[in-house]
Amino acid sequence: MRLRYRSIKPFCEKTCSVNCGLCPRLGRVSTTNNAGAGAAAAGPGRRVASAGPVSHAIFRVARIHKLLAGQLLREVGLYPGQELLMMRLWDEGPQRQADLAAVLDADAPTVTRSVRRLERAGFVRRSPSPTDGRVTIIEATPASMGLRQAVERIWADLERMTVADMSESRQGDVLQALGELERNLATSEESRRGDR
Amino acid sequence: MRLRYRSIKPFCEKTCSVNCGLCPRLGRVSTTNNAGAGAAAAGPGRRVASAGPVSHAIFRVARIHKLLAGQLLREVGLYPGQELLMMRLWDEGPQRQADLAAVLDADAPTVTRSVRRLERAGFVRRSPSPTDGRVTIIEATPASMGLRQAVERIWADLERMTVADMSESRQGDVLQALGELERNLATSEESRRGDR
DNA sequence: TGAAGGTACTTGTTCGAGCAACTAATCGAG
DNA sequence: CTCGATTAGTTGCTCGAACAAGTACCTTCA
Repeated sequence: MRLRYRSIKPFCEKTCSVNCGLCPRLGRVSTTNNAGAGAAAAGPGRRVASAGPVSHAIFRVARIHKLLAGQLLREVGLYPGQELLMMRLWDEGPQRQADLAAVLDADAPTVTRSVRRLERAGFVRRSPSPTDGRVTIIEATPASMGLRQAVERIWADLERMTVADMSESRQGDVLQALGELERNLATSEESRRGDR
Repeated sequence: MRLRYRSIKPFCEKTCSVNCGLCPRLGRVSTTNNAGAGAAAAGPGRRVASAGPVSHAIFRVARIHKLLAGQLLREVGLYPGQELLMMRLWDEGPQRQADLAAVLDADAPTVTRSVRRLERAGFVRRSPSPTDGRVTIIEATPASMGLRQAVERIWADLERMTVADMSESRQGDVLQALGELERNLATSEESRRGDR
């Protein structure tokens, strides 16, 4: 890299070993496919990023999905994940916090905190179980019912964005693929749980 | 619910309106498919959770995938997401922090913090650009090279868990499905970005 | 009956992620 | 040359998520 005189704008003659900010920016393309596409185009072997195409794809889908969910839910004052908990309470009624955690497959500290925050927001109520001193019953408050329709609409919107103009049978294909991935991953997760 | 006398164990005669902890626990099954399966079995309409089967499936796949990634990466002292940043530096060499953020499609505060943490761990080095007073160059340290092989192995393991015994062509199907989802979501995300 | 094992929830801690707001440096039009 | 617009990075803040550890309550078994 050789800088030109100060009287004209400095530029980098060719790609230097440091991305000085002046080199032609081959890596500056900001499409979401870039990491994957770059990896695919980069030739074999040398690129760590070429490992795990399915994992990369999962990561990218999950990221944008959650980003969109976050933006939609923000309009009604919820964070991603909170709506799943509320949905469960709306659909199934009051239940033990531990059951909630089990069904959501979330860890207990996370549920404790999430419930507390929703309680503070007035959307859930906590009460001790009448029969077991360890147990807390969680229920959706009347105030949260106003949220229910909004959350329904938001999830419908999110689903529409997700499947876009896929045919019904294509959606079925996609669901099947995701189901297989989930089964594979769940199997691994369960055997690792045994190892611990 | 009617409790029995104290001299014998109290039980709940039938499912009461509060999950008191004694009722037959129909919702207590803790398989990861429960939310989806329950929703499918629950009949139409009344369940918020029946909305968005693809979104639910994405959420579940992403959750376990990230959980597994987290456990594997933890063995080498990294958090999920950090390895993607390191991969990028290993593969592409030193670069501007803003380029890193663009390529990872991460927001700048997240990258700032992640880089700082990796710097503290000795895995990256930050230096000012020689030509632009705003720019910080990020590079992988020699110390991080010891990590590279471990991360490669971890991602290979993760991918193996993810695809399990799927045939090559089935993997291609899955990648195609994920690619479509990503395109749909990215399209929505980009048009929302224009709205803001 | 009492001890051991198990369950429910909480607290501590770290992280990535998103959005808002801010400061400093650079760019480009007038 | 000036100044408004844009870019780069940082700080503030909230959240879910994971793992570790702790306390209190319940169940089982000798």
